[in-house]
Amino acid sequence: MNIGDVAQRAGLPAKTIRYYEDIGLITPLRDDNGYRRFRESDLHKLAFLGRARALGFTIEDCRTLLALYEDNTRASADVKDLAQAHLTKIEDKIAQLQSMRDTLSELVHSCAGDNRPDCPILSDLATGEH
Amino acid sequence: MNIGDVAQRAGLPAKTIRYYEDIGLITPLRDDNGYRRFRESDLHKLAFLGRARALGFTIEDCRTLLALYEDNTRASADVKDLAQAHLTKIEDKIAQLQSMRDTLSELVHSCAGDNRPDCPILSDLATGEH
DNA sequence: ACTTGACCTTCCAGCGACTGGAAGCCCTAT
DNA sequence: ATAGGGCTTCCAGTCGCTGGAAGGTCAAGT
Repeated sequence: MNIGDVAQRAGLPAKTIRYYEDIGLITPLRDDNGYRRFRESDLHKLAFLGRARALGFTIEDCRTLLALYEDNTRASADVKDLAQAHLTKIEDKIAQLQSMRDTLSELVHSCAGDNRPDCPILSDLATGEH
Repeated sequence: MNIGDVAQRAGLPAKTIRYYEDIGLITPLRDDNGYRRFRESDLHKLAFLGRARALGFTIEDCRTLLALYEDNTRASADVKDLAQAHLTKIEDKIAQLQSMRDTLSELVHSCAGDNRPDCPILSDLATGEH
């Protein structure tokens, strides 16, 4: 398979796949013409990476997850710990965004949104008080 | 005021304040020795920026918000539209993170987390199926 | 045989919003 | 005179790509 096929099948841009090779996540073979030649195992890894990235794992997490995946002597606890740590980070991020949303939502609702200059949003930003 | 004082009072790192000058958000004066000299109005702007950034507005949004703040002929609708658009982005982001969280949470709970290698988290990443 | 166009290659730069660090000047206190 | 702290500029790095330039390769059509 060439990079275009793999990109299609893995659902990742070709640029991303080249980047993943650059940083050592995959090591496809090369044809005589210099084109990358991907094995099924490469495609499999890329799909794995795509799903892990879609769950928000960092590239370094993905590297670790791939290593664990390929290590038949792994302890599932190691995977779980990694995932749990990531889950906690996501939950923190959600809480932070929800706090922003609550404040913003309040401000937006309190603003008339007309032609006049008076604006509680700007007042709040200016003074930190409502 | 020197940069250290302003950093303390605005609750922003000195580095960030220099960066804000670089990109033209503020233009403090200079003393003969080359040190930045901040007026009250600079401090006020920095506090404004700090609050806007804390609500997740981008730097370019902040630039626009500052301009609106200083324009006494603004229409509050312009501010509201900007804030509403930002609010929508935050809500999208929250939804995306919640989706990740739900999937991850399920996976984490289904993993024994012991010494054995069997791991539903890795199985899911490998196959995309549960 | 030649050309077109799609595909592939590498390399370099840029995104956003800082952050760290190096090298060096300035000011105050001892 | 020296030590320290604060200030300056400039450059590089963060994260995970993404865009674009310049050029090689291949298969199909004329």
